[in-house]
Amino acid sequence: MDPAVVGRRVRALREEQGISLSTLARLAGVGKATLSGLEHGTRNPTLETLWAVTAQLGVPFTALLAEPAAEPTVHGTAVTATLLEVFTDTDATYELYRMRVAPGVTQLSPAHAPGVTEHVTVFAGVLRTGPADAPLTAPAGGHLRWVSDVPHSYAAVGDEEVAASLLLRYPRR
Amino acid sequence: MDPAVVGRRVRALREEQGISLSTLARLAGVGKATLSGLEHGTRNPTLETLWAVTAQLGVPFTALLAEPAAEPTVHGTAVTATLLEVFTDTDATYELYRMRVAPGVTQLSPAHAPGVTEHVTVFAGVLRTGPADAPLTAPAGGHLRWVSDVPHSYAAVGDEEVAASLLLRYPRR
DNA sequence: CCCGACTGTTCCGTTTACGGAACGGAAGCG
DNA sequence: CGCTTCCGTTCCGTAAACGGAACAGTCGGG
Repeated sequence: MDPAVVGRRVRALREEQGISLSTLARLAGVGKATLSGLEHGTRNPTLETLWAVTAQLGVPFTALLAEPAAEPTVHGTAVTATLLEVFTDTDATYELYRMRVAPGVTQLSPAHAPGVTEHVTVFAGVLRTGPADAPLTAPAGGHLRWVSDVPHSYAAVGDEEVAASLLLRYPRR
Repeated sequence: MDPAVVGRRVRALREEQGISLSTLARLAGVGKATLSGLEHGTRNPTLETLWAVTAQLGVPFTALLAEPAAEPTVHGTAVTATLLEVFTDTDATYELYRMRVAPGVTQLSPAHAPGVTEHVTVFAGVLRTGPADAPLTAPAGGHLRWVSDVPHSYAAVGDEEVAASLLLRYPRR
């Protein structure tokens, strides 16, 4: 893997918080040269250095290393979904996705097996989704839930891309 | 964090696979001295070294780091949560966790910053959570949401462990 | 036995990541 | 215009992480 990726991640996180390189270096107890080289990917940081920096950023290690590329991703006309986790329980199997819905397009999805339900939590944007003949709308922070054994649709309301988490529940037959 | 913890984890993973230190070092392309020191916690490994070893073990980086996020969320006796993803957009930063709540114990969590909200979707079991003075209850498939700028509690109802996804929303200041 | 092949640890020279200091550049202020 | 105070990068001596080799210990076979 590429240390440059980690570096870019650190720089992005730092700038999100509006902290300067100098202050972050001081707070984390590392040299400015160290942090500079780390962000540029020209150094090969030690565990101790990474730990100090991520701790000061208030970010768990995983935030630096989450690699979506290897994860299975489903692309549709409007929807891009990446599978985060599969969870199996005595009653049902669950699939948790992160979903993005591009604006301006409506995507239709065929019916799933009987009893399958979908649960959506919207992060950003406004999402219209649900049974194709009676979709529901949820703004950022909202939550929707419907039985998806009928054809259903996904669409972003307005021109902002929608980000959401999608939980699919498949009851055990 | 303690490099000795990482070392023990690597050794445990290696022995699980029945691979000797020598062969793992050779396969990963690192020196035996390096791997030996890493497993003993007497060295401060670089990102490159950790990467090579974990890749050869077929283990994601996160497997080495038992305790991902002590920061924004406080986890303790009843709740164990693992961070799945961090998502930042113009209005807020989101953290998506998979959460497990052990039965028989109630865990209290201190108030977060003003405006922080929590969204929970229950996979399995029955969860009672929300503001400590007025918790809500959700069965499998249910969804809860509350503003977490007050102390709040988590508890499993009944004797079944609860599995859920937890979305934390931090509004941008 | 004794040998070969293996285990994991330790020694050691080379490479390099480390922090402190010095650097040029960009604001903000009198 | 100076002067100060930040910013991020570069230079550099030191500390240490690196891989290769040598080490003792263990097992199995001839």
